[in-house]
Amino acid sequence: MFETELQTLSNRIHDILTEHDIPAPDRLDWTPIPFSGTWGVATNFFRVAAQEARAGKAPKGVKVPQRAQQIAEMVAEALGLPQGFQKIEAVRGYLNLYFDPAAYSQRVLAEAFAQGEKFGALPRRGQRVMVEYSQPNTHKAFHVGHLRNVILGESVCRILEAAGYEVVRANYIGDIGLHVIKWLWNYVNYHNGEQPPEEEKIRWMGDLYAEAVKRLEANPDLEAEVRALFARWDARDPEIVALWERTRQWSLEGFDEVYRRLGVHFDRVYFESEVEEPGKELVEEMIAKGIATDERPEGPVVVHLDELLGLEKETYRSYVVLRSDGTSLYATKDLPLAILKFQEYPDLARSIYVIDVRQSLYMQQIFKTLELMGYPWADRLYHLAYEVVNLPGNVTMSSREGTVVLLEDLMREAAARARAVVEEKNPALDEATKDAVAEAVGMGAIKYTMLARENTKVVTFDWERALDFNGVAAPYIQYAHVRANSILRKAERGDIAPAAPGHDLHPAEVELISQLARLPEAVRRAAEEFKPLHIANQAYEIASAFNDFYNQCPVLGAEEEVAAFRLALVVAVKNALASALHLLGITAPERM
RNA sequence: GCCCCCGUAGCUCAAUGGAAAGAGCGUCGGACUUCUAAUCCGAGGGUUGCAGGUUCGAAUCCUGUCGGGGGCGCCA
Repeated sequence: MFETELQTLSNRIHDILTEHDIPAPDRLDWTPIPFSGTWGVATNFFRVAAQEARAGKAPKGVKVPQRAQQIAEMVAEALGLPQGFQKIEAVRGYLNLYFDPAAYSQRVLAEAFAQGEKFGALPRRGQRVMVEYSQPNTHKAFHVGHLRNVILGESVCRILEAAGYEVVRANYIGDIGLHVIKWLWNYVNYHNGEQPPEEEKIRWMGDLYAEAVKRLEANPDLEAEVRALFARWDARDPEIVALWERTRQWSLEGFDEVYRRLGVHFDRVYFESEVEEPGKELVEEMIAKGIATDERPEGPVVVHLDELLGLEKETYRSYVVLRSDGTSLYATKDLPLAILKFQEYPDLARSIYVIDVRQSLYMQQIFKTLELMGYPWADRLYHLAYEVVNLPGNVTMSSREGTVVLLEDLMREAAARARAVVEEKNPALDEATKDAVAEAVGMGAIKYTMLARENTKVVTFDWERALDFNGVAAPYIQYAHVRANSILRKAERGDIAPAAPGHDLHPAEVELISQLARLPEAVRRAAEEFKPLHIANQAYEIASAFNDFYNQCPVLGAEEEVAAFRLALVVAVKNALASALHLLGITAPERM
């Protein structure tokens, strides 16, 4: 938020160091002073001192930390007290600059007022990125294992938007493939003519799939029937196509309901079925170009990447792009899909795939192949890998095994538990509001637990933990938002505006403003690293600082000038929390 | 056999290579005639798996090792 000031300071320090014949670094790193209740920025001179020592220019017998302190003191002296700062000090090799409370608190509040519920957003970049996420399979269950993908993907989209990108949200639905054929086989033979129950479409579709797998495992001879059915699909037998269209629609309707509740929408929905034929043509082209090796009829069509690249060591290995019987695989369809995306959106700065980490090698194979085929945008493809959600005891959620917690069950339970808490905490609310709060709190709790951790860490799903509304969790942040809103509602004033404080700021106020000012940096980092975690952390810090402020600093009861300042601060907090929650895909309720 | 990820308080997790490794949960003890106590305050809890190395400085980077998880030609 204070980039220009810091740049000016950096330049002046650079000049001071040069004047003293000390090697100056290209740039200085500024960090917040890491002590609670303080408000300022810090940099240090350890690197400078070390470099000076290496150059043999350091005073004899002076150790690096000691020298860093000397330099810090010298710089502090030469710098004096810069405009807009209250205090400057050199401590243990660090140069600490404390903000002038009046000037900077007003600045932070003004920013929060100007940006409103987009507080923390960065300037537009004029770049477009595509994020592909969710990728559900029709004719299968939609379970908690799939939830992390949707929640992460949506949050990353919102964060990228806040970081100034234009985002194309893409979904890629697996509406064809062996699993669909197995489902159809089961349906035709054992459930012909049946229809899914209106409220339980996804569950019913998933059950039929698990049943199909079971039947085939019990009697492997039946696989021949499935292969025959796949051949009919391949020949586009009208009867099969009609059945496929009708049944896949049931899944799609179920997905729509899930996305509605999760608050997710897509700009472009791709289907595997639409890239299957282009994929087969592409495979022919790859064979012709010598990129793919046709080992049919004995074997499949293979891309031997390490051989093509002349790599001795196993790196990309080989993968199959087409089955020996000519039917398609994932790879058959992923290659043309990547091409299609850039045909439709040639200006994509990045094409991001939110896909679980187990497919890392596979994704690298796809990207490398496209590079070999000469597509200039191949280096803009990015696999955003995240770890899976397991059940306790390291049980993988699998629709084949039936070891799943269904999304609809989790969402129902979350809302029910949240509803019970609302009833207990705030019985005076009307029924409709209670329902809305329960939905916001229940869904928020689930989303927060999934986002507030490294993408690379496994989530072990646990009912109690996923639906714990206490501590570091969404309801804590939502509650802070509600409290802020409550103060503003009771203030009944239309004249709230950011102003310089006329009083000595309370340490809780300093800490709160300091945390508010860090939100833009959290957005920048979260966007750069594709990590909603940074937003989740900062949202908690702001909420925590606000709760402390709430307990220590009366707003409505304070004398007029103090009240005016604090009301503006409360507005800023409300905006910041609403913004951060939005970036996490979590609803910020007005009451709860 | 090769490759990737994870090991931090009893548990679940944080911590741009930087100041004393922080939260929550759980345990114990406090705070509602005061803007919503879904809150706050206090106490207790650590050789960051282990061993080397790089660095002024390592939970963080490198090497090795142990433990856990995952991936590696016709699943998705």
